[in-house]
Amino acid sequence: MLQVSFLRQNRDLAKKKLAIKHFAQPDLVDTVIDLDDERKQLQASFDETQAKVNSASKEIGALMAKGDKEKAEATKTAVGEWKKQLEPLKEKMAQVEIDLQNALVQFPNLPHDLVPLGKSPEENVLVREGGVRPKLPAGAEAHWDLIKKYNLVDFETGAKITGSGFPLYIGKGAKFQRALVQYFLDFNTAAGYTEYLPPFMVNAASAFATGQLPDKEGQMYHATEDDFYLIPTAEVPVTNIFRDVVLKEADLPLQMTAYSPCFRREAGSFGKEVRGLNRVHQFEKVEIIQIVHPDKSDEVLNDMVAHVEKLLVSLGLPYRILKLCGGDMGFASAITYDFEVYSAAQERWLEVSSVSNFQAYQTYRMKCRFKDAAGKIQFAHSLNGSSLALPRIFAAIVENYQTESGIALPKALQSYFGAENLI
RNA sequence: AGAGAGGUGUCCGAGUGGUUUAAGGAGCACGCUUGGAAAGCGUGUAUACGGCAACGUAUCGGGGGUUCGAAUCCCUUCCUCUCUGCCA
Repeated sequence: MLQVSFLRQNRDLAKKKLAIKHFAQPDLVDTVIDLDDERKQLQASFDETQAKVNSASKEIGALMAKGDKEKAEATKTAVGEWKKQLEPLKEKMAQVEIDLQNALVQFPNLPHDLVPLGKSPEENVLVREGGVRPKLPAGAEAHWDLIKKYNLVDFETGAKITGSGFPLYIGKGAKFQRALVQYFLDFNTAAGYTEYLPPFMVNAASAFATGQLPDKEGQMYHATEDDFYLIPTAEVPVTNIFRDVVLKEADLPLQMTAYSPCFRREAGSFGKEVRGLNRVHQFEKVEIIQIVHPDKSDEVLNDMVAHVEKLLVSLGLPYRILKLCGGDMGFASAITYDFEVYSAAQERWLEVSSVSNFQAYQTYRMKCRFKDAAGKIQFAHSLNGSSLALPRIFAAIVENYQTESGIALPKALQSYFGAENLI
């Protein structure tokens, strides 16, 4: 959520930056400031009257103690009059506050200065490419054929148990998932991240804080009986650890990592793009999250990008890093780098990680603050990234490491899997 | 799921309708004292909104109500603990 005070002081800049994100209603900036003016005015007159009521009430207490009933009664009448004035003010103020809130939540985060212009994924900027594309054996297959051939994942039975997009991992496929999770978590904790295992369902307040609600309600599974949401990413529960918290400056940076299954309803895509493990409703992911001093978030974003890159390099997969353009970025993000690995058999790039700096967009929404050296309260910055999303890594390894007789494994994973080859 | 007890400041904890402007204690910070430390003494120690400021307003888990006045009374909801039940 954007801060009104910021919009007030940077009206034109805000509009300019919203345009980079292709935000359709720049005039909403003016609406918000007008509503805030109205709120201030209402509060001033409300406070003034309420102050009179409070001091008169105290007086009544003193008069009663003295036994001056007559004067006490007279004061009561006066207070009654003021309270009548208060009623409509209170109602109006509540309405203005709701209107203001409803307007504010519509703003996406403003893009960082480094964000390139552009509308669609084609306009994302290639930062760098790494790794080597493997020479596949003749008759190389895509992962959806390989997992069938070697009985690693059974989509049909998953669909029978639940529905389409809920894969059932079997035997070595299941063990391989476990090995990946374990490896990613160890890799992250070795870099200083603290491991968490969070709840996989969250309440509405948490979903609001990280920006899933109110707009993206349809993308989450909702357990209506208890009003809980299945998490679309561990970012939601883990970032919410620090909702309504005032930290000490010395606590920063906070570095967290968490494994969780992720649940996404994501309606809308068809065909080859969603085949096999490319897009599913339930998948596993290991996430990294940081809460940092606002002066440090640019630097930390680079650290996180370097961290994920190192992890990909250790898996020996061909990858590229993209800086997302304004039109392709997420709602809450100020700047995002996407990681893609090359699927040799599908001959296309698969997104496996997305690392973003949210600056104060989430922390303002969830009131995550810290007290600086001067004793002033400031909003922290939050960042997160996947490290890594499993299904597409699974797919990429299966495809890129296929041999004539089976599937090999990156060195880093062999001890975790307990064998030199997957098959 | 049933019955009961609770939720107060950074922490512990008092407070059952009106000088509570939330007692008292601990912790922390600063100062005094000291050769240095401890002890002692003093001062300070929540957040949000409005205001140049003085200050005002709100907040005792959340929401609503009664009252001139609510931490305190009523309703509702969430959470924690104990016992019982069920359960991996």
